[in-house]
Amino acid sequence: MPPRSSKPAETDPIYGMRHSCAHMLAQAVLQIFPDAKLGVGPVIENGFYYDFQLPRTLTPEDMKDLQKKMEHIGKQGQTFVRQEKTIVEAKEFLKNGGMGVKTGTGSDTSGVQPFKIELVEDLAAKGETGVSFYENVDQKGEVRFVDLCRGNHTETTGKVGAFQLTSIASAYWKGDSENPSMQRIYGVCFETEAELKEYLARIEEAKKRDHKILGKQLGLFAFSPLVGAGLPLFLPKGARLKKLLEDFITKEKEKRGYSFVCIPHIAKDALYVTSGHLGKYDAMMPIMETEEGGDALVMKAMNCPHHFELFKAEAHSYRELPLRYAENTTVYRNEKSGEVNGLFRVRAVTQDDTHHFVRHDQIGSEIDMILGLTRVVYEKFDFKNFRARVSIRDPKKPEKYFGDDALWQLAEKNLVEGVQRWGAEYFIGEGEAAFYGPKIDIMVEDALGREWQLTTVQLDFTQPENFDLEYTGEDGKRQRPAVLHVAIFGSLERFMGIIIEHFAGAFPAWLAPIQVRILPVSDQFLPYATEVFEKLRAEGCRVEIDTAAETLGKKIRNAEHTRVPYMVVIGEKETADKTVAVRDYATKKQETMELNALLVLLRA
RNA sequence: GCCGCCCUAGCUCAACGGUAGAGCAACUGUUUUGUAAACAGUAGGUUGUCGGUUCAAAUCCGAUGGGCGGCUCCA
Repeated sequence: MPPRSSKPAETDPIYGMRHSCAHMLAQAVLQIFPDAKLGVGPVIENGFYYDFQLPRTLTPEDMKDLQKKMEHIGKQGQTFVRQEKTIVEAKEFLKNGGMGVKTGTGSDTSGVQPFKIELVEDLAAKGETGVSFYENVDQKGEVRFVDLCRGNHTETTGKVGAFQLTSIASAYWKGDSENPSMQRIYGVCFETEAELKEYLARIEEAKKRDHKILGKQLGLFAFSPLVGAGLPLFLPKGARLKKLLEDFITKEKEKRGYSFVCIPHIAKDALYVTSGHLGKYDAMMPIMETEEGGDALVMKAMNCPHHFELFKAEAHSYRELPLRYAENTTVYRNEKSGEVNGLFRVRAVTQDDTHHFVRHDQIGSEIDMILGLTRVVYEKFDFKNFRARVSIRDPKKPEKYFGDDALWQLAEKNLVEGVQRWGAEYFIGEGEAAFYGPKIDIMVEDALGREWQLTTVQLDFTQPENFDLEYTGEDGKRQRPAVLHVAIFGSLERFMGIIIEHFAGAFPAWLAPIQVRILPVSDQFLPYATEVFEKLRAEGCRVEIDTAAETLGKKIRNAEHTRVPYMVVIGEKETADKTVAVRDYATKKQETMELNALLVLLRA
């Protein structure tokens, strides 16, 4: 779950609180495991973590115990005292159990701290001559714990606000899988108990909205071990939801002059040699069985090369541009097993992909059109806050990128100016560019305040060269177009996962797989209920009827669980008056109306 | 891919070395129901899979598939 990346500044008081919590956690861990080897314990968004190498795996009981010990350390009100040491002193200190916890009865030590020594050596290599430590001194003046630390702490352990250990995970030392694996303990920390409670409630709410659970409850999709990980199977309601999304975006694009095309899902590997993808990303492109002497075929992991070949199939005039080849189509990527996650990360990714072939003088206006479209789309889904990241080259690693420098500079300038005209908040992501060009990614905030990357707009001067794309200019000469790779939803699967959680499964009527459920009070009223059902269906409404021999109360309960936007109750009164009693899921209010009035509601 | 945890009926869970069980859902019958659960019955499992330990394995061990939390990666 990508949270809005807003790690607090070091000068922020909450930074000191979270950092102090990390030290208290380390002290608590050393009380249980005197031989623990300590890694790093930084401040993160919402809290802190600390990495340890321990003699055994931590259990949930350990977490409770550690939480209690931390609370006890808090009550002791230990003072944080800064100490400066030279590199040599620091290493000596860390070799001799200097960090150890004094229990008051003896001189327990934490032994040698190899990871901390490595950190000191890294600092020395950077030219530091000294490092700082923070001691925890209790009220009797005893040093209970010492940690290598750059600082910013609370005055005492009693002033760290409200904290809660949340989870245990594993992480590699310095994030490198060649390095030893450590156990990471996560915690959250806020200034007040109320903020902590609110945060934990939000996490609880997010769990309830988990699209994997809702997807099962609402009958949207399923996974099969036999089909494979990361390969969702869409049930009728999920398939309908997916189609509604595709139809919506297709219609919006057609209104803006996009041309829809259609390509096969496999291609010769030579296609990806030309595009430059094969050498760089072939691990992601499963190669199919080939016949003797035949061509090697690969599943497509992106659509651009196919669309480029489509562009080349015809001669193009400058008058035709911008030409926008759009398609909702699936690409196949061999994501690592540990990466697949519900609909958020799948191996068969349906994209609402578009390749815009534009003249260089049209880049700005095309970006304006695309960003304008994104705004319409986000508003339709009730996403209120969004911001853009402009991803440019890492200036230190020019070899990572194809294409000449002048074109890159032009491309980066075009994108920055585009988001400036768009007017929403934006920031620059250095080193985040694709190998063929810079891009704009747009992040939206959902109903729970979580941020998700959706739309991507990638400007590309490189691939048109590789594929020798051209059009005839006004002057009759051959010109090279630029290409914009754009997906508004990005991955349809991922977008479905996001909106399932955003709406908590209660979709607006225009998007709901089933819009209306008809509930006859008893089967006496089936004839009129069936008449209403058939009329609504004939009008194109997505409607179902509950003919079960159950009480109305039970039918309403069942309908509530499906989160259908409207229930229509039909009994004696409605049959006599030829009306429908419409119960609104969102308001739980009921209103009796003519059938036509219901149709108006559904088309709103 | 790596580290850790998890996998029992369609779903949610129990049993935790000694005969696999409940609720919901499904099905059958009775009830004909007016705003969040009518009543009774029936059926449903080689405990993800394979192998091992044991007189005996859902339970212990190993492998494998899938899931979850992280790490790493993300054209």
